[in-house]
Amino acid sequence: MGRKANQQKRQRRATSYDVARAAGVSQSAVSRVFKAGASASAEMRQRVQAAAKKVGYRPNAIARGLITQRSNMVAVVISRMTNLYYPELLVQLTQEFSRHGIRVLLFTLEHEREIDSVLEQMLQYQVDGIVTAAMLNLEQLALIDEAGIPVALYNRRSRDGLASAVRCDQEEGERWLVTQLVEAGHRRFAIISGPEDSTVSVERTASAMQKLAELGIADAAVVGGDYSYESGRSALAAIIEQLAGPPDAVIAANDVMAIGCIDAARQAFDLPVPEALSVVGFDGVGPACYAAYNLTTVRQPVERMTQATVALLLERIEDPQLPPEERIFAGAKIAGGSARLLT
Amino acid sequence: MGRKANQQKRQRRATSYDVARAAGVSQSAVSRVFKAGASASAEMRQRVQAAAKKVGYRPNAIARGLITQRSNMVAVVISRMTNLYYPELLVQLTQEFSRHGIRVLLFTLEHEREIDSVLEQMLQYQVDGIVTAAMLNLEQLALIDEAGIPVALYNRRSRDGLASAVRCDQEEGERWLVTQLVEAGHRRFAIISGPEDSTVSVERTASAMQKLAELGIADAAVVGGDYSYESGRSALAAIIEQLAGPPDAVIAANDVMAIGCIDAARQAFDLPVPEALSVVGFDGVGPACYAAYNLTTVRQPVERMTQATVALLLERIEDPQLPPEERIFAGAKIAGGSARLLT
DNA sequence: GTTGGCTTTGCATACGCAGTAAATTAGCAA
DNA sequence: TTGCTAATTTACTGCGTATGCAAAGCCAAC
Repeated sequence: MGRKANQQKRQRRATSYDVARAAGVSQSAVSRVFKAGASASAEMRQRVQAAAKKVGYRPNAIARGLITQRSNMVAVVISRMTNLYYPELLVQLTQEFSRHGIRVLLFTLEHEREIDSVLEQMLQYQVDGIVTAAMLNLEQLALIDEAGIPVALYNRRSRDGLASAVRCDQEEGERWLVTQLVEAGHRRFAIISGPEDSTVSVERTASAMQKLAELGIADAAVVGGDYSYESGRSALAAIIEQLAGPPDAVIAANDVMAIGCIDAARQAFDLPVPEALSVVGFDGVGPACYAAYNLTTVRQPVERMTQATVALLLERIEDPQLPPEERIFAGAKIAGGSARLLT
Repeated sequence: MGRKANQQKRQRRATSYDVARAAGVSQSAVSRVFKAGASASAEMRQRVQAAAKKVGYRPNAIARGLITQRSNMVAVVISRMTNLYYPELLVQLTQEFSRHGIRVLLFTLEHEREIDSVLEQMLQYQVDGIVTAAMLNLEQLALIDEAGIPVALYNRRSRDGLASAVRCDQEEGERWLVTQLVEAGHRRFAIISGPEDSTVSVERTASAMQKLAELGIADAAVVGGDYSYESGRSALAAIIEQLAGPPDAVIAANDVMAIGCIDAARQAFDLPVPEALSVVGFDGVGPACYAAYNLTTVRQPVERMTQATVALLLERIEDPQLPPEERIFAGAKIAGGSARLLT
C-alpha cells in the first residue's frame, strides 16, 4: 500500500468545511461570506475568501437548492424548432433569466406525447418555474399547479387562470393583413394553415377567415401545411388545383411557408410576386426581410414579449399568491413588398 | 388559533418518508423501488408505487444529485445565435441527451467576457459535462479540467488534449469550393469573413485563401462581416470598391452572408447570380436551400456531429480516465446554383 | 434438522449547505 | 472596572435521498 494517491481521478470537491478549516473559522462563517446579504466583518471576509481561493472552493448550488427549496432553475419547453423565431426567443429568455440569477433547463419536444415524460422530469428537478411554448392540456396544467410551480405560456392563451400568458395579438394582425389585401382589390383568397395541433396556426387561420367573411369573402381556399418551406411550396400547387387557377392573394400561417409559396409562384408557375400574386406571412423572422422576399407580414415583438414572460414568471415565483396574468402585445405591421397594398 | 391550515400555499412536497409511512415500509425500501437496478420484491414494488401515487410522491432529483454526486445535467454553451445552425444543433443535442436520461442546462453568451461568469455558474451547478460551441481559452479549459468535468467542443479544435472535439472539416470544404470555382474559370475573388473572434470564420477564411494561393490567386479581396445578412449585403459594396469593379466570385464565411451578398448583387448592382457573379457560402442552413438562392455551399452534418458530441461526452462522464478524442466530419458538398461550376 | 447461500429489508449515516439559537466578543458609557 | 447592548461567530440540526452493513427471510441440499 505504498502510494495510494493519484489513484482517484475525480478528486473530491472542496466544501465549505474545507474552507472553514483552512481559514480557521466555522463552516457557518463561510456560508455567510458566500451568502449575499449576510453579516460578516471585513476581516472575516478577507480570510474566508483567501482560504476559498486557496482550496478551490465553489459553493454547491445543488446542496444549496436542497436546503433553500429554491433551485434557481426554470424549465423552458419548446416544441419543434421549425418556428424560426424560437432561436431568438431562447436567447432572449436565457439572457433575461440569467440577469436575474436564474438558469434555464431546456426541454424540446419532438412529439406531443413526450410532454408528460418531460413534465415529470421538470418536476423532479424542482424547477422554480416553467415557460412553455408548447401546448399543455388542462390536466397537465393542473398537475403543475398542484406542485405549486408557476407557469408562463408563450403565445398561448391562459386557460382557467392556471397560468400566466404572454402572447402576440394574432387576431388583430391577421385582420390587418386581410383588410389591407381586400382594400387593395384582392378577391380570390387562399390560406396556407400550419399543423393542426398548433394553436398558433389554428388561431391565425381562423382569424383570417373570419375577417375575410366579414368583408364578404367566404370562398377562400384552405390548404394545410406544416410550417416548413417545402410545405409552403407544395401548398401553392394544391391551391391552384383547388381553385382551378391562381388566387389573387395567399395568406400563410407563418413566414417560412409564405417564402416557400413565393418561390413556387415565381419558379413553378411563372407568377410574379407581388404583381400577379400577393403573399403575406406572419412572425417577421429573419428571412422575411431578405430582399428577395421582403415579406408583407406582422412581426412579433419577441424581445418585449420575452421580457414580459420573465417578469410575469419571476413575480409569481417570488409571491405564489399572485394570480396569473395575461399580457397581449400588438405585432408590428410590416407592409413589405410581397403584396400589392394601397399605400 | 382555530384554523391554521390553508395558510401556506406552497405545500410541502411528499418525500420518500411520507411514502414509506403510507406503505408501512422503510424509507430505504422506497428509495430502492425508485432506483433503476435495485432489488425489491414484486409485492414491495406494488405497495410502494401505490402509496407513492396516493401521496403524490416524486423523487427529488436535487437531493439525489447531492448524494450520488451526479446531477445528470450537462451544460450547453452557445455564443451568438446568429449562426443559423444553432437551433438545429440545440434541438438535436437536447433530444440526444434526453435519450440518455440527461438534462440540458442552457447558457448563451452575448459577449465573450461573460464566459467566466457563466463558467462559474456551470461549475456551481455540478454539471456532469459541458458542450460548448463558444471559444474557451486554455486557462478556462484547465479550470474545468481541474474540476474533473469532461468537455466537448463543437466545431472547435481540441487544445492540449484538455477536451474532446467534434468538428466539420472546414478546410476540405473550402478547398472544394475554391477548386470548383477556379476550375470553372473564376479569377477575381473576394472573401467575406466572419467576426474576428470566431475561430470558425478564421479557419474558413484562411483555408480559402490558402487554397486560392495554391492555385495561383494571391490577390483576393477580403472584407469583414459579422455573419449577418446585412453585413453580407454591405460587404459586396465594399468589395466592389476595393477591387474597383465586381469580382468573379465571392466566398462568404457562412450562408447568411452569402445570401445577403446575392441580394445586394441582384438588387443594388444589377449583377445576376450566378451569370455575372458566383457566390458560395458555408453551413447548408435552411434558407440556403430556398429556391431564390439555391446556394452552392457545404453542409455540416449536424445530426451526426451532434450524436458524436453526445457520445464522446457520455463516454468520458462514465469513465473520466478516458482520454479526450477528436472526431472530424466531412461536409456535404452542395453544388447548388449560385455559382457557375463545370459539372 | 441443520447448514449454507441467496434475496430482501431496515437501520444508520453521509452528501454540502443554510439558518436558528446560543455563545462569544466588541463597544461604550457609567 | 463594571454593566449592558450590539455585532459577530459558533455549534447544531435538517433538507431528501442513496447505500453499506447487518439482520431476517427463504429455499434447497445435506
